[in-house]
Amino acid sequence: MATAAPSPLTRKLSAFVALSEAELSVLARLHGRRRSFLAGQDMAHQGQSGQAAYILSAGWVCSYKIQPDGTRQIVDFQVPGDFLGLRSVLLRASDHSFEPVMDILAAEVLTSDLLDAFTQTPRLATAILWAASRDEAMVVEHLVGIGRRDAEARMAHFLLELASRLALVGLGSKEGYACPLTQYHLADALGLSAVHVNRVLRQLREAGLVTFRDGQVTIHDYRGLVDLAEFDPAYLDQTGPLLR
Amino acid sequence: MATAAPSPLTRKLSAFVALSEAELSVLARLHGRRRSFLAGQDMAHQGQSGQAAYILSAGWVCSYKIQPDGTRQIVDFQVPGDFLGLRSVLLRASDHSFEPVMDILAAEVLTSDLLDAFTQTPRLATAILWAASRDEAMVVEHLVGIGRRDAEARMAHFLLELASRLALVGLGSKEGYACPLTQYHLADALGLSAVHVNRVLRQLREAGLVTFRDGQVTIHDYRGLVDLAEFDPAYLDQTGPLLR
DNA sequence: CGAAACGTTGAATGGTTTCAACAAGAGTGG
DNA sequence: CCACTCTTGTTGAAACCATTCAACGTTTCG
Repeated sequence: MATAAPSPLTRKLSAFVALSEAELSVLARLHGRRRSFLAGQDMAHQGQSGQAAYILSAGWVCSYKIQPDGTRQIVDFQVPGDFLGLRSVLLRASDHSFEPVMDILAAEVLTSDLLDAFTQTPRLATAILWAASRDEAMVVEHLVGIGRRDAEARMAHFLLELASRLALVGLGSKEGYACPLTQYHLADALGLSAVHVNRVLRQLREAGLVTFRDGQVTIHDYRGLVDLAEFDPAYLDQTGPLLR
Repeated sequence: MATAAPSPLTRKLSAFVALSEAELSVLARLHGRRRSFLAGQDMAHQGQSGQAAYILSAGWVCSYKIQPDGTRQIVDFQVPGDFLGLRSVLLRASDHSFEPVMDILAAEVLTSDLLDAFTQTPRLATAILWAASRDEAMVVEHLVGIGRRDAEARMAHFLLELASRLALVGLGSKEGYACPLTQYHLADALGLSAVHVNRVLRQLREAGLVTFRDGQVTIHDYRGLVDLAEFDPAYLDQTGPLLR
């Protein structure tokens, strides 16, 4: 049987752990129940307790929280290779919602399948917990950004983080990447108004740093962006395989 | 042997799980290695990989991240009954630092002890994971607050969250609590300047809602504060025992 | 064609920061 | 004991970053 192209999750975990044949096949089996969701239609509502998690294989999702006054704060974006609702499987009801930014493809993972995989292949468990821990570090970094960076640095940092994450699954590079987000998504993620997002993007463009246009992020001056954002990717922990 | 007063952690977990004698004794054994730390002296530095976690039994700690430009963002505070560095034990090196806000008392927990406790008493494991998950929900709520609430609501929300958390371990009530934080701590936690923190506290005081003074938070109008902050404690998940 | 979603820009407003100065208490050493 | 410093709290004025309101352009889609 011909080997299919590795899933984004496989690519991501392989950067952290050198996976054996057996582990790769367990991972492949986790991708069995494929489902698709439409852009803009919520996958899980605030407070709902579902027992399924998903592995995102194509498309982007955002996880967010709506406030009583109607404003929205996007906590994180999920890109291919990311888990969705992993926490609510292992622990308890998630208290935020998921919305596909575009039509997506995901593999449904039942709690039991996941636990089986964990007991069968402890190294795979380690790798998945690494990914979960990395997700959490990204939320913390997000908090730091909103609390202590001005709009320009915040935007620059955000775009750079996405570049790193996408490069890890082969969907972009230091030169740029495809990005389906609207300026409203950016506003809700960065704690800014959509109007100001527009202005900040213009500043970055006119400074010759990045262009965000037509669903494409083009990085003109990587070094300059890193300096502006004071971007230190240590928290992403993607320096190379840690387990052999 | 006379039963000592329950530790704050025991009080907290008991609100979530009705613990058996055996579970209580495992929990008590986890509190064996007592240590103390001095106010202002870092317990773990950014990027350091330590294999020990702590259970805080007295005093407050803050976990924070320093940026290249010297500004600090406090991610969370730990109060008695909270874990410290639990994540870095189970997963990998934490990437933020811990600093006691005052002199503290903590129990050191080795990875092996924790794993033993988990295998011996699965229900205790569930309870501890509940606490970890709750900590994470608090970080998310913190993110939402900084991103989408103005300074007044942010402060009100923060003070209310602390009231709830402290009440759970018997260190306060809806009327108020002892709070060792300086206005600089509040500023670094809420993403504000210390000067503005001072002004906001004055507004809240003059509106007859709360007084923050001399290490004491006094809530004059609980209902009014909740309304101002749009405080919905659902994310704290302390509605009562879930497991019997 | 009309509506809806997204992007763009200007002007006015306002929340927050910065700078500066001062007050009060705690700890220190002469 | 007193001067001294350090930390924390307090307040005013000016400057600034970001929001809000409003208007308009563009594209997509039914």
